[in-house]
Amino acid sequence: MTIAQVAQRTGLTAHTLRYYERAGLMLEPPPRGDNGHRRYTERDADWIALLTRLRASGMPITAMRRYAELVRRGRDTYVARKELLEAHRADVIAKIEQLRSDLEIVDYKIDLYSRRIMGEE
Amino acid sequence: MTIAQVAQRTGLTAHTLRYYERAGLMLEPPPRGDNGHRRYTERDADWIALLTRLRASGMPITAMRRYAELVRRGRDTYVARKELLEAHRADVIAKIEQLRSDLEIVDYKIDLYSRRIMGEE
DNA sequence: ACTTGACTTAGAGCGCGCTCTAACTCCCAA
DNA sequence: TTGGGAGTTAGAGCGCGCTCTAAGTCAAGT
Repeated sequence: MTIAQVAQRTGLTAHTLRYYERAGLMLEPPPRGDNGHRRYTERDADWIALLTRLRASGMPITAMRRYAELVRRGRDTYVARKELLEAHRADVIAKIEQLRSDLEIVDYKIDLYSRRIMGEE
Repeated sequence: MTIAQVAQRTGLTAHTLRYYERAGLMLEPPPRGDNGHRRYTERDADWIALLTRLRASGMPITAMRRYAELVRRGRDTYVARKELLEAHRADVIAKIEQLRSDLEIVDYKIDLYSRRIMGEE
C-alpha cells in the first residue's frame, strides 16, 4: 500500500502520516520499496486507523506515543496499556460531563432570548 | 474593581483579560482611573464570567466576538443572538455525541486487554 | 528528450488561544 | 530616596497538531 492509499483509507493526509511516523506513533517504520517509497502493510493501515480513532476522542499525540511504545514492548505491557486507555476514558467522560454542564448556561441564555423575542420582557 | 480582582474572580489572568479586550470581546473598553488603570464595573465582571462559560463550552474567540458585537448593537439583535447560541448549542451537542461514539473503541480495547490479562487469549 | 506525477527529505509556517517579556509609569511605605 | 508592587503598552513567544514548501529522485508515457 502506498502512502496515498493509506491516506485515502484513513482520512489523513500523506503529510500527516509522515508526521505521525516522525512523532513515534508507528509500531515500526513502514518498509520501503526499491524506489525508497513507503510500502505500508495491512497491519500498518489498521494501526493508523486505530490512531485516528484515539485522536478523534481527544487523546494527545504524547499519549498515543506512549501507547505505541507499550505496544512495541510486547505482551507484558497489557496492564500498562489498559491503564493508559482507562485514564483516557476517564478524561473523555470528564470532558463530556463538562460540556454537558457548560451547555446549561447556553440553554439558559437561549431561553432568555426566546422570552424577550416573544415580548415577555 | 482592579484587573487583578477580576482575574481572581473569573479565574483568568490579567494578561488574558487584556487579550480579551484587544480581541474585541468586551462590550466597551473598561473605564480608567486617574492613574490610567482599568476600573472594571460589576457589569464587566459579569460579562467576563459569561465569556468564560462560553469559552469552557468550546465557543471560539471569533464567535464570542460576534456575540459581543450583537450585544453592543442592542435590543434588535435578540434573534441573531439566539441563533448564534443555538448554532453553538448544536455544535456542543454534536461534539458530545462524537465523543460518546469515540469512546466505543476505547471501551472495546480496554475490554480486550482485560481478557488478555485474565489469560483468556 | 521531456513532461507529468508520485514520492522523498528537512525544515518552515500556520491557526488558535493564550502567555510572557521589556520597558515604562505611578504610588506608597520604610 | 529608595525600593517594591501594581498597573500600562506593544509586541514576541509558545504548545499543539498539523500543513505546507522547496528541492530533489525516480518511473512511466508521448
